[in-house]
Amino acid sequence: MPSSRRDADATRTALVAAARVRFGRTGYAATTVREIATDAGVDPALIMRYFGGKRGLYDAAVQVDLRLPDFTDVDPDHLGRAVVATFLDRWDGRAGEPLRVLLASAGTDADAAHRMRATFAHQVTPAISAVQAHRGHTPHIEVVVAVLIGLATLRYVVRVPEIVQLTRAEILDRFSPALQHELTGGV
Amino acid sequence: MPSSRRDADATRTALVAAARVRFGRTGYAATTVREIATDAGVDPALIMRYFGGKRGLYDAAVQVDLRLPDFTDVDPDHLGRAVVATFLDRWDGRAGEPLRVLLASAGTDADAAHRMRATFAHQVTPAISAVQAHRGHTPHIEVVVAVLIGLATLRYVVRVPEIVQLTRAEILDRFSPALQHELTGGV
DNA sequence: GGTCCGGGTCAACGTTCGTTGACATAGACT
DNA sequence: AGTCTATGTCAACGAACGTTGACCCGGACC
Repeated sequence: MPSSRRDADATRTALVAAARVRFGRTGYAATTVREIATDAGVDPALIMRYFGGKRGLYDAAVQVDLRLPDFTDVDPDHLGRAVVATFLDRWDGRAGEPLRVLLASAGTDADAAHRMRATFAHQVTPAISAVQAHRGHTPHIEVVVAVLIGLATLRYVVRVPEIVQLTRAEILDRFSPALQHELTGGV
Repeated sequence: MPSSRRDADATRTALVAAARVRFGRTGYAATTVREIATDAGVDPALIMRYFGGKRGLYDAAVQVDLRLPDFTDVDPDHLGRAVVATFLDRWDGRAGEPLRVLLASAGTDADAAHRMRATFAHQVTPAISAVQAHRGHTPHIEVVVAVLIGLATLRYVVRVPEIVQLTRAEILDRFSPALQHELTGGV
């Protein structure tokens, strides 16, 4: 059991949490280690001690494991809805903040873009590809991924009011049919 | 006719061009006025003279007028393809660089996100909304916009190799059916 | 050819950044 | 109680940033 007043683990956790908020809001370059340390109620020098520097903290802040399910198990008639539901779960769950950091800074940071590509290649694309070629219909993975990334960009990055205001149920109702059609050719 | 060796207009143009490349690649905060000036072959102080400062140059770099056509004229059976084609025209044409700057920095710059929302509200959404309610089918604008923004994010910001490599014709073939289905309910 | 001015140069400024290293202290152990 | 180590504090550093103001100069005009 760690002590309460001096706790390295708690400090690390507080720094990563504060970093995710700041990096997700203003990106890598425009965020200062002083801001993050102040938010975490901690001295800036501790970022060097525990993460080696600003980059190390950023690396820790964008660690994300999507743990996507196996969509081959899902009833083909509800595939679109299942994919959208899983997508929303990830963005609104524990993985949401690192994902926001990643997508927000992908445009201004080559390393973030690289991580994003790696996430697609190793996690997203394989999960979607598993449902290929159903009833003679071949879905285009690019289109499926585009819909999801577009939704994430509009809702979590650009924050278009009309799309931010949508409830989870409304998103499911509007986006699932399009994905269902693309994935299986049906409605 | 402006002189050749000392030409304020040419200097302004060169600065804006260089700024669009840099801002589009590394965003606002991580880009320095010294880099831009060097790229343009010009003294950094001229940015202050002609644009009032870094922000002024950024403002000039993101000025974009999409001049979207009236989609109500288009044959409903080819609406999806027309929308995608127009979209590609804009991104690969004159408006492409300012659009890239805007989308790339939307995640890290509140002002860029604001401009993006304004562009949607005043240009994109009205153009798409014009084709509402066809043959009893009501399209969801959010889905249409999500597909297009997702495609732009993947191709021009994150630069996923599989999507960057696609030719214009391939993109049209793969994305048009999805939009056609969403817009008119047909194939 | 002398004057004038738009256009361009240059060195320096005050700030703020990430980072460093010397120092303080709380709590566990002997 | 005294010691040791993990943890936290603090002042300061050098570098790089955006910006400024004083200074040049080419060429149009009289």
